[in-house]
Amino acid sequence: MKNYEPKEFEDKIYSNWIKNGFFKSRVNPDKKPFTIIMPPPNITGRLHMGHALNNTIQDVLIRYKRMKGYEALYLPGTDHASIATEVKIIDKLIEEGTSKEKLGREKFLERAFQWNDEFGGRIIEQLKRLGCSCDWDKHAFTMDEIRSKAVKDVFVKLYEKGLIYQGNRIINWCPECKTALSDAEVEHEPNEGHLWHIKYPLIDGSGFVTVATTRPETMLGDVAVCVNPKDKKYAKLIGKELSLPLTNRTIPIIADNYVDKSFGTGAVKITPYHDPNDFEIGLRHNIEPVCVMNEDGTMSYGAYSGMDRFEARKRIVDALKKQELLVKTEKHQNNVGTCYRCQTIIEPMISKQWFVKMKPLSGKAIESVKTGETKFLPKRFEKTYFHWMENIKDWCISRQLWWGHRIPAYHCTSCEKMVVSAKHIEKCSCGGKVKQDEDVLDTWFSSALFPFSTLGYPEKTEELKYFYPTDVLVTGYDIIFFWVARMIFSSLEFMSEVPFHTVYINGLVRDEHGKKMSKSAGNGVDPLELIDKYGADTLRFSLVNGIAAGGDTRIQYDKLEGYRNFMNKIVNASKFVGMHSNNAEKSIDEKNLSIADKWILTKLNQTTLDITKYMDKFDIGLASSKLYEFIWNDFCDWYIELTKASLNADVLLFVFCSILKLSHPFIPYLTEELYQNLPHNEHKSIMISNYPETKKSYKKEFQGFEEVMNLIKGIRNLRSELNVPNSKKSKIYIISAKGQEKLLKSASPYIEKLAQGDGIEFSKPNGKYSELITNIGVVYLKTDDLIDTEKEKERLEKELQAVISEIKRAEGMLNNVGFTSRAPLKKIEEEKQKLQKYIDLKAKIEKSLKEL
RNA sequence: GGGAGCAUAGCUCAGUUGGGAGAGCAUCUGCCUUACAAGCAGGGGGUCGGCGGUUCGAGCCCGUCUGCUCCCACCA
Repeated sequence: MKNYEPKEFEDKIYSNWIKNGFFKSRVNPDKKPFTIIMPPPNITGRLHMGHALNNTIQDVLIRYKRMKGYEALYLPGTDHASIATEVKIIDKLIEEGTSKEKLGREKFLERAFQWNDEFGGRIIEQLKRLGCSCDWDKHAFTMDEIRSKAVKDVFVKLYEKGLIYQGNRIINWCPECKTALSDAEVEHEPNEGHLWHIKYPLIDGSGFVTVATTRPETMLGDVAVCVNPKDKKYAKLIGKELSLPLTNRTIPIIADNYVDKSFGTGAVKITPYHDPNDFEIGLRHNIEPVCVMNEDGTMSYGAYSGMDRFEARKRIVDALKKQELLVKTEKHQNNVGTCYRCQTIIEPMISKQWFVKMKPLSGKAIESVKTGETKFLPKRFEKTYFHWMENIKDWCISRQLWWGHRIPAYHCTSCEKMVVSAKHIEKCSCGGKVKQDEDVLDTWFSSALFPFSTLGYPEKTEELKYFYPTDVLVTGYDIIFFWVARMIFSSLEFMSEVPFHTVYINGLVRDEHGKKMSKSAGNGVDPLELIDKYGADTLRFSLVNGIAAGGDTRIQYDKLEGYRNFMNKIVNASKFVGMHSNNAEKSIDEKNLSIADKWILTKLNQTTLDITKYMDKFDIGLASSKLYEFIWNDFCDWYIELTKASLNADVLLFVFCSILKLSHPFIPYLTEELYQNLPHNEHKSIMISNYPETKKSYKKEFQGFEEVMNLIKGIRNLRSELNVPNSKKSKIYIISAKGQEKLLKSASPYIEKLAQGDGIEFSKPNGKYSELITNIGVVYLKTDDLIDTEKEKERLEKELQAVISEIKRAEGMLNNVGFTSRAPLKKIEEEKQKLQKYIDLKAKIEKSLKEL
């Protein structure tokens, strides 16, 4: 491979991993488990950037833990996505000139399973290209047999505990999907609407009460007008009756604290059937609701029957205008609820639905996060979680759909009893025939069980015992309510233990301009295209490098190019290492280590330590930046160059192998490809090799060599200032500072090589020269007579000024009594040392200036 | 209405417990140096959004203001 060509090896390597079963996990008492359950993508979907980010993070963690010696399980899955999939299938049926109803329930379900066969696997194939090391044999689908069993089991148990009930309650109704929705499934969008002020005549003819409404069509269902009991304006009217316009009904004026005196007219029309607040008021005042709307969003009352709700709104306003009952129309901004799947404006309606009682479940769920059994990363999302959990209302779980888990409740047609049963039943205990409830469960009901249903619940499997609770859940903040919260309370209820210890919240993937990627904006980027163009490793690296939990990340092409270049850099480093490594694998002989070797080994240790520390905190963004820095700056720019002066092939190979291993979680394909081609591969695959451990460090040599590097940089800088072309080598003269002779001597081959030296002499040159003053010695470069002493003076003068200002800074601090009396001793000592160093430097520079 | 987040180099963003402002990209200069021009070496560039406070010391802590994001919420 001349350059980085990911297409040449990615597919080959992935199928090799599969063939060798490296992704598989088993119950293994000798190892500690580390478990991640993948947030199951919808079977409607294709891989998008969000999935790419989410799964890269998980795969990085899993590969790291696997190399660290854990029994790592990355369990993949897919979600039947009840409503989302059903909407898609219906669209397709319409295209085909048929419909859900024409097909009938059974045939429709066949179609849905077909859909799953066709598209459910697609996203899985796409995840494989990303390099995800999932245990594919354990794939779980929310509608498969085991998961269906878990759903029924949980439903029945909750019902038996009295935590599931059926009731006539006000719910969110989507007239397009024709189903109930939970509160979480309703999105609120600002809407430029109107506030219509309408006069309702008092039946005694003594005047009017004016009400304000944003939905005039609902007035047909009004059952009262409500005012605040403390509102003096209306005090006398409470108890009187009004004639409801456009109908022949009379309605009472009632009083309730709910009404805000200062908003609108202070009088509110009450429509219990079609408004959640009014529903509550209706209950409190014991008034029978009136239904005026059908399930499809058309009206069902009087002359307006069959008319679309928005058409009816116009007609009603017109009619009121004609009757001179419309006082005024104001512009009014409010929020309207829309269906999260089809964006249709929802209608609150009273309906018989199934609910989960939330209060008994939320308490423990709040507690488990409060006590830190489950931690959110970053922590701030715990507030979001608490706020939602503390204000939670009962969860409407029934949906008037066909694609989903059918509710395991059976109504007896003869004795009218209801039986809830995990097993399918045909007959009631009375002998009568039963009919199963027509509705299916909210799609999130089954995903809520995923942490344990994926491991075999309700059976008490060995897997469940070993892998549960899982370790970290990686997901976006958009589904904290939908999913994370519900997994927590479900798991606590059925496993008596939290589902995971850490919730890693990943941010959004934004487009180049920082905009949220969305279907409607059409700014989505296809991860597969990026993989084709840049390679999976490049995409992975650019998604996670530098990210912090909860932080958004952007897709930028120059960034992708930069990381592709990084991959290429690794390829080239590998070529260099390969050129200098023979097949003999040797352990490193400490006696043969040069100062440069000791420097890189120490640096490698520090880097390993840092990366391990970050990885253990799940801070993969910092871990990868550390890695990038080490590979490019320390290994490639310095160490490889240093080996050109003096080579220790064992160290070179060892450090490079360590680099590949450290990089593997982030860059799985390339590291495997290069590892296979090195003579030093002690394992069949880098995947199952051991993650680098820290070894012996050489602190003293390390510090000394850092000074040498500064000296080399100083010479390069000086040469550049003197406009010496890179190709022109020059003799380097050095006068060591006291005690640095040995260091400089041992480092001189490196100095010569890396600073374009033509030999090194430990003396001061005759004739004209330019000099560099460092902590470990003074360097002289001979210059021809063209360099005038004035310029040289200027240069030294500048340096002197810089040193003087440093001295001032340090002295200022040390002369400050506040500092010396309060700052930690260590800090004071540090400053003293710095000051001494600068004073020494100053003296040297001054001496040189004098001599000039 | 409630809550959260962000403002640091031209751009995108890092900055762990307060102790001399960082990276990548872009830009400028010089280099085809035998791993790599998808590269190498060097340079320039910042009152860390404004104001006030705590502290010996603030990008970091507290208050406040301004400007953007986002989430939640039943004001008809």
